Amino acid sequence: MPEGHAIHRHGRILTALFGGDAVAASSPQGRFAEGAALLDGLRAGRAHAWGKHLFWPFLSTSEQAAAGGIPTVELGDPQATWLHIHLGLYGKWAFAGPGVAGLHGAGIRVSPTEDSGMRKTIDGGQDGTTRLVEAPTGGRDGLPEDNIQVLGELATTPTTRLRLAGPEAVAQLTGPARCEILSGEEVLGVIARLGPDPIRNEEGDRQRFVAGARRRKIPAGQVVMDQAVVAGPGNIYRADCLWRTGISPLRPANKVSESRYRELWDDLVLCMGRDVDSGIIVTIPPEFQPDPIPEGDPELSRFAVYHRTGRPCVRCGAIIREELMAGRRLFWCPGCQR
DNA sequence: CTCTGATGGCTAC
DNA sequence: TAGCCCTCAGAGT
Repeated sequence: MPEGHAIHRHGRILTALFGGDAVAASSPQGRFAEGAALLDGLRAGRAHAWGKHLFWPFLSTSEQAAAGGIPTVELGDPQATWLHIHLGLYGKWAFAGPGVAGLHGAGIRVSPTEDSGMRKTIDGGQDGTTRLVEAPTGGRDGLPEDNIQVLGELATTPTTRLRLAGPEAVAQLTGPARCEILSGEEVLGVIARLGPDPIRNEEGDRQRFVAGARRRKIPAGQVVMDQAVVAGPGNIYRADCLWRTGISPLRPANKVSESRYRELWDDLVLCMGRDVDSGIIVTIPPEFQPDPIPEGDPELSRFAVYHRTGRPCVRCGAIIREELMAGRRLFWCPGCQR
C-alpha cells in the first residue's frame, strides 16, 4: 500500500537494476501478455515517478547503439515505449539477483538497517527462480513498508503480472491497479490530471498547491488526498502532516490560510523526500518518539496520529479521534489541530 | 477454514 | 455515495 515516496523509490531501484540494459519481459499471469511482448528485448531508460504513478521509458536497442550509461528520456518523449504502473492498494514489487547488492552503492537502502542480513549472492536460475542477494531483515520495524520484497527465491506465481529479467536482476510485479503500455502523448495526458508532487518539488509547485487547495470547499483532509491538488500523499502523510502543521482535517479547505498551506507543502516535501531513501514512513518528530521503542507495534514509534485512535496525543494529551472521510479512515487530534 | 481490511482510485447511479 | 477492481496477511471460527 504505497504512497508517493515508495513509487519514487521504486523508480530509483528499477533504474539502478535495469537502466541501460535490454530486458526480457513476460507476464506469467497472462494479463499483461501483450504489453510484456512489446517490452521484451527493449532497453530500459531512467524511470520517472509522479505522485503514485510510475512512468518508465523503454527504447529499442537499435536506437541505442551508443550504449554506455542509462538513457535519460524526457517525460512523454514520443520515441519511447512507456510502461505505466499504478500499484493501487495491493501492488508489490519483488527483486532478486546480484544487482540488488549494488543498490547500497547507488544510495538506496533496501533494508532499513545498513549492512544487516547480507548474504552471499547465488544466482540460481534454473526453473525460473533466482536466489537471494540480501535477506529482508527489515531492521527495527521488520516491515517491508514500501511494498518491496527482496526474496530468497523469486519464483513466479499465478499472480505475477510482469516479470522483468536483466543481466543483473529480476523484478516481479503483482497486484497493480494499472500496468499498461502508453505512448508519450498518453503519459502527458495522465500527468495533466495530477497536481504537483512534493517529491519533485519543481519551480512554482508550492504556489500551485496553495492555490489549488484554497479553491476547494471540501474539508482540508480530503484535499490532501486529492491527487489533482497534490500528487503523492496517501492516508498516512495526510493524517500525520496535517497534525505536524496543526491543521484540522475537518476545516473547510478554503478556510485554511495560504501561509499554513505553505507550511504543509514544505512539510510534505520534507517528510516524503526523506522517506524515499528508506522506504519507511516516519512522521513522528524525534522528541515525541517513545523511548524505549515499544515491542510488537512498530507503528507507535513512527506515526503521531495515524492508527492511534483513543490514545493521548503525544503533543497535547487530547485523545486521538477517528472518523470515516470519503471512505477512508481519518485520524486527528482535536486538541492541537485547528 | 472463512472473513476482513489495507499506505488507492475508477466508474456508475 | 456505493460498488468494484487488484492481492494477501492476519484475525477469527
